[in-house]
Amino acid sequence: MSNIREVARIAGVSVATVSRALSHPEKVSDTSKKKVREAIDQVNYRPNMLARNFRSARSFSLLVLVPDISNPFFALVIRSIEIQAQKRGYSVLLGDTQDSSIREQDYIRLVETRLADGIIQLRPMSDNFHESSEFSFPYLHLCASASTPGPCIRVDNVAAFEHIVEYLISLGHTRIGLITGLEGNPHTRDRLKGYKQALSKAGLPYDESLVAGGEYVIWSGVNAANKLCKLPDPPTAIACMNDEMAVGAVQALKANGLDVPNDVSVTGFDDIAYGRYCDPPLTTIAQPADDMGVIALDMMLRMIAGEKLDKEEHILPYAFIGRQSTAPRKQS
Amino acid sequence: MSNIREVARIAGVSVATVSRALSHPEKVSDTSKKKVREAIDQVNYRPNMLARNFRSARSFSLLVLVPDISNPFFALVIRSIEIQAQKRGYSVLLGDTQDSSIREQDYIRLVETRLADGIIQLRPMSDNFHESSEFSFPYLHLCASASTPGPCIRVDNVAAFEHIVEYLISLGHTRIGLITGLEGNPHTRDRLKGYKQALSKAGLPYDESLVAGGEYVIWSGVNAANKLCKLPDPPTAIACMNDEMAVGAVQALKANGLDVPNDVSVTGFDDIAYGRYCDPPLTTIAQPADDMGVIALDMMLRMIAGEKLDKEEHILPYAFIGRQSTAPRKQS
DNA sequence: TCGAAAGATGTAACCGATTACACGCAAGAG
DNA sequence: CTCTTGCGTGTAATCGGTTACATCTTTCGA
Repeated sequence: MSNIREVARIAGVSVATVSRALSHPEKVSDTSKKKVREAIDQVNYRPNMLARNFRSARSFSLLVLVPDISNPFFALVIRSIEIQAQKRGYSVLLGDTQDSSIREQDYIRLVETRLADGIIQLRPMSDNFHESSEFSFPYLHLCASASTPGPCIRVDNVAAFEHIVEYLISLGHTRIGLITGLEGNPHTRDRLKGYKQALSKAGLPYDESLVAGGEYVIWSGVNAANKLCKLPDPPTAIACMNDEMAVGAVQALKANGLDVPNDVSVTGFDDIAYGRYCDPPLTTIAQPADDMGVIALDMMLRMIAGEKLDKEEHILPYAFIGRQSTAPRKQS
Repeated sequence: MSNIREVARIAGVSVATVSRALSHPEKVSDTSKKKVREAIDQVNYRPNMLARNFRSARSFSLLVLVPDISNPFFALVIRSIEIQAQKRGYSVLLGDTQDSSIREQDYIRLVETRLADGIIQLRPMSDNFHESSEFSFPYLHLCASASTPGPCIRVDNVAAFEHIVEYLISLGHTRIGLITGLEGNPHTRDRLKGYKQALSKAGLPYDESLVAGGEYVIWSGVNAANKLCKLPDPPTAIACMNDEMAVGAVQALKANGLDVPNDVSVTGFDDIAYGRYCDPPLTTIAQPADDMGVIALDMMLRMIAGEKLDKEEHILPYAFIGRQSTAPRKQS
């Protein structure tokens, strides 16, 4: 395999000139550049990036940590990150943590050993995850929560969830069920807070029996909805903390002989593609996945460049999407 | 940042001993290992993997190329690959090609520049993609087709699609629509072949007007189904080349006032999670995503080790999954 | 008791780039 | 004509590991 010395020999210039012709073309005369280019073509030279990265003490890759790649919302965000990273000469290392702090620690080691220049984490900081530790490397939280320390990008989950619950209230619903996500996940906490705020502003009581625990995946929505609709006085609307659980909930309600939205309204969160095509299409909250990637790369590259953005927070706008899974409360 | 020389100094041994203590512990005495361990703890040393990789001329990362990460079936396969890779000390570089050969070429350059040790590509070789070229590096195709040159892992798409169409025929359907994927994609070609074989074995004619072109994404299933159900003599069953298009098709048929499965049966392919929770749940073909990752890593590591597996093909079993989106043909 | 073999350790070359520094040369200022 | 400035180029040190080879010690059989 040819190296820079061979190219230099063939081009009749020094290795420094070859290196500069590739990395700092403006510092090299046109004649030299031409000679270098021809020599490169002749031996089909490709610079060894392992050597370059080693010398420059940078890996030019970013570790993207995600709790579950098969969550379609995360997939959208990752795609955006990946596109932006490639544009700026970075590679994306994928780390699926499966919500395991052991796997997460393993991945963080990648940065300590220089295999990644920084971490973009698509998850709110959970309470039990290295809460108070300070990180000495670029660490950015995407889809974070208000309690996230350090730089983060997020939507206002409290306000967004309050918004969608208020919408249900405006449809006349007074017994509104809630299907939560994983306990300990700050998104869960924020959205729960939004739920409570909406109830309280409307003068409705917070009834714990209307709250069922899920895990942000479809089947947990099924289980939770089954529980809720078997209550003695079941809710007439159910707000779910994400779209996947809402899809599961709709399925479970139908299986129990209930009509969505006429017997029970259901709402989601995230606006994944399937939400638009299920039956009925889901009323939900959309998060700007593409913008998240763009801003994430921007912040990450600034951090890698040495800029300190200790508490920089980007709070992006969310959008309410009304579809057919919600309807005014039936008068019984 | 501490390096191996500093650790050696503090431990009172040579750099070679430190290096061996980490990489070949069996070659070092227990006393030395203990001294090294203590020195490492003392200065919080982490080996610089960029240096190690550079020296060993390996990046210990694999490039996984996927046409679209937000396709839930690919997400499952990637997750499996990622788990297996981590187990064996490899990282996964994610490349979303978006079916663009330019992006694909850019990514292949990552291997030429040593930033990846091999490529696992989750796509059948399209006709227009570097068809005849020989690759000098480990290149493995997953979810490939019969026409893929070089090592690959796949299910028998022809037989699988023939199977599902035969099932529709066994339900009494004689006018069976087909929603295809992207033209030029060998999966599309293979599944079309299976469709034709099933018809021909049953003595049914191949009617081109029953074939509508899609692109393997939801909305294209909507469009195609709209076209099919507006035919003068519409099909009583529609086989879709993947689950996403089937989800879209079901939605479109319902919007046209048709009942699935009583007016029209619909089948998918891949067995994604949403297929089980849509209304009605999809009859489909399951591919063994987890096994694919296991076998892929196995083959890839053998290739990296220098083994030649020019034409090694792993053909994995598929499974027919009968659900409620299919029903016997209504007698009219 | 001696020699060979095995085991532990150290020295230093090496991987392939980047880049600080030195130098030569040409153009422009005084 | 000389001095300065700036551009283009080359030489060689450097990054932090790995490992071939040399050296020294210990063990064990003859």
